[in-house]
This record gives sequence, structure tokens and C-alpha cells, in this order.
Amino acid sequence: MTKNGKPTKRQVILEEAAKLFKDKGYVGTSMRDIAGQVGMEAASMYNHIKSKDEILDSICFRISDIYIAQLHEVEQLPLSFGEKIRVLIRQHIQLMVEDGPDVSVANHDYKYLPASRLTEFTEARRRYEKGFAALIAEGVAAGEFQGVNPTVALYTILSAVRWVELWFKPGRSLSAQELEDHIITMLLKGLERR
Amino acid sequence: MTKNGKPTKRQVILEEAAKLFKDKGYVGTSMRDIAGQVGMEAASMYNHIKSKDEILDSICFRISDIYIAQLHEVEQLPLSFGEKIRVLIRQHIQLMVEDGPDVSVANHDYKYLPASRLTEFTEARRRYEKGFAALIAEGVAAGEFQGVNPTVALYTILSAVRWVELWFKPGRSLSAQELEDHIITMLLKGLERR
DNA sequence: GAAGCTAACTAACGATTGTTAGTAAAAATA
DNA sequence: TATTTTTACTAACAATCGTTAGTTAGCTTC
Repeated sequence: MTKNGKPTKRQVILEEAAKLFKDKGYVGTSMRDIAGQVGMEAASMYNHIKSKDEILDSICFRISDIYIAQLHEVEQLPLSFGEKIRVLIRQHIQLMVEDGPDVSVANHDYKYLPASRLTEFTEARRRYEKGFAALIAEGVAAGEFQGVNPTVALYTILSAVRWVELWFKPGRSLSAQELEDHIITMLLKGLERR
Repeated sequence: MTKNGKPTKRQVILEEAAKLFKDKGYVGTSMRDIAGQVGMEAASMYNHIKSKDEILDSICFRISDIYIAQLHEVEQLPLSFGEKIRVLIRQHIQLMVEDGPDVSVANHDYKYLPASRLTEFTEARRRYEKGFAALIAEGVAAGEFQGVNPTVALYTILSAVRWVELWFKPGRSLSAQELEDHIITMLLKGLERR
């Protein structure tokens, strides 16, 4: 947003592009598709963006920056490991609900980033996962969690929150808040009653 | 395989296509890419397949048929609901490990199926999910499971097994068998110790 | 009001896409 | 061995791709 609250043309392009990338994939979306949604000719968009690659880059790194920042916040909170994991899960779901298309693109189409940026993105994600896994491993060491493999736990959690992007339509019988609660129950307490 | 154990050219094409689709996506993979892997010219492949669409169709429906058949088997087994879910989770992981590229394509690139086949595929998946969710709901009703929303439980489980395709490299510190055990612990018993 | 800048347009580029036509060699069948 | 079928090839097609060039209208700034 600019000062007056009206989004920049660039922002409109990024937003419409993300929606299309989510539905049809990065390669399956043409610059003319995006232009059609924005309401201009494909060539005109080059007054606002450098290339199609740059659109993808912008989306992917905006999301990965948010993830990393959120992790660092949580790491410094005075909470038990279980509570930290809960906060992270809630953050994931909230970002997904608020910024669905962008998160979706960062999750699926990042692989179309040009080589050098791809390794940068992959390393950022690896750092995030390492930090997340460390919280799990510490929770296991502290006896707070079961003796499950931290890597498996990590990816089970990350994948579980990822489906939200694919299936969740807010307000349809389940609010975002309830969704968070149920997913947290599933992941922290498990399906089986005891 | 044919009788003599040597795979048909068609099967080679489908297999190489699936590997490429998994890595670069359906749209990001050209017929010339596939031909290069198979070891022939792109035009020559049309002696064995009808179109690029048909390759995708073949892969997607082979996998969805397997899923549906496996579900029907499990439904008729004399097991508790918890045990049925465990079997389904193991089946998912095993199919993923054995048939990784095809499962990956059926999970991600199905959306590029031509319209009529797409609705057919989507309906097959909906039926599968409905059957799976019913097992969960019955388990909840029987008091075997926690009072978690069956839809949330369903997608949490399906997504959790889906990451296997993305991250699991067999033999790297974790066997397929151990992987199954840990995922099942995560999903059925939860991360937190009690 | 003149000058400069921004943002839109049309037209076109070279490259790549899936696919077809036509042909020749190889394999299978008689 | 003669005939038919299968499978590979080269060449080319129309369409679409991301992007650039050149131009023009409208806005901002002196």
C-alpha cells in the first residue's frame, strides 16, 4: 500500500500473479494471463516489473522472510517447547489464511526460481527447518515430547499445516480459530484417545 | 512388464515422463525433454502414446485406482478403527516409496488433466476421502478416537504422508519401516508425552 | 506553457511448444 | 522369401511464449 491506501500497480500485478500461479502453476501462467487479470497489455507490465522471474522471486522471498522472522520471535519467547510449537503452528495457519496464494506459490513454484536465487531460497528454508527441528529435539531431550524422530515430527507438522492452503475455505462450517485448535490437537495429542 | 520381463517402450516413456513431471512439473516438461530421457526423438514417441495429455492421464488414474482398491480392502478387514487407519497410512507410505514419481504427479499435476477427465479424477479422490473420513468418524463415534473434526484429521493424515514424497530418501539414516512407525506415532499418539 | 517523466499501447522478435506428414529401416508374419 | 506392420527418423506446421522497440497520451514540474 502507498500512503493513500491504494495499492501500487506493481502490487496488483504481484497479487494477481500469485492467484494465477496458485491455480495454474508458474509455467502454466503466461504474462498475458496476468495482464488480463490486471487489466492491461502484457507489454505494459514491464513498466512495473523487470521480468516474470522477478515476480516469482518477489513472492517467494517475501514469504520466506516472514517465516524466518516469526521463527526468531518464537525462539525468544519464555514458553515451554510444546507452547512454542503451538505458536508456530498457529502462525503458519494464519499466514496461510491471510496470504494463501503467496504461501502456495512459495511452497510449490519456488523450484522455478533461477539457479542462484533457488539455492538462496533453499538455504533459507533449510535454516528455518533446522531451527524448528531444534525446538522439537530440545523438547524431546527435556522429556516434554515423545521419543519420535525430530525430522519426522518436523515434516509431519509442516505438511499438516500445508493442506490448509489446499482445502480450507474459511467460514465453511469451521472458523480459522477452530481449525488451528483441531490441527494442534491432532499433532500434539494425536488421533487416538487414551 | 511384458512376458519376458522387459518393459514396453510405452512404459519407459510413462516412467521417464513421471520423473520429469515430478521435478519440473507437467507444463515445465516438454515432449522433447521426455524423448531425450527415453532416447528417441519427440515425434517417435507418438508411435507409443496418443498425446502428452494421455501420459498424464495414464499416470494419474493408475495411482487413483490403486488408492481406491486399497481403501476397499481395508474397509473389509476385521480390525479396530485405529488399526485400519494404521494400515492405510502404511499403504500410503509404501506406495510413495515404491512409486514416488507417479504419486507425486497424481498429487500435483492432476490439475492439468483436460476438463472432463479432471472432474472424473476429482470425484474419485472425493470418494476416497469420503471413505477415509468415514472410518475416522466411526472411530470417534465408537470412542476410540478423540473428538477431533474428522475432516481436519483426514487432511492432516493425508498431508503428513504426502511429505514423504518431498523429503524422504530411503536408507538415509531412516528405513521405510522406521519412517512408517514414526509417522504413525506422531499421528495416532501425538507429539506430546502424557 | 514548455520540458520531462510515467505508463499505457501496438507490433513484432526469436525461441519453444505439441503435434502431424512423409519416409525409410527393421521386425514380425505369411 | 515376400508381405505387412511396427517403429524410428527428419522436417515442418501453427500457436504461444517472454520480452523489446517504438510510439503516444497524460501527468508533473519548472
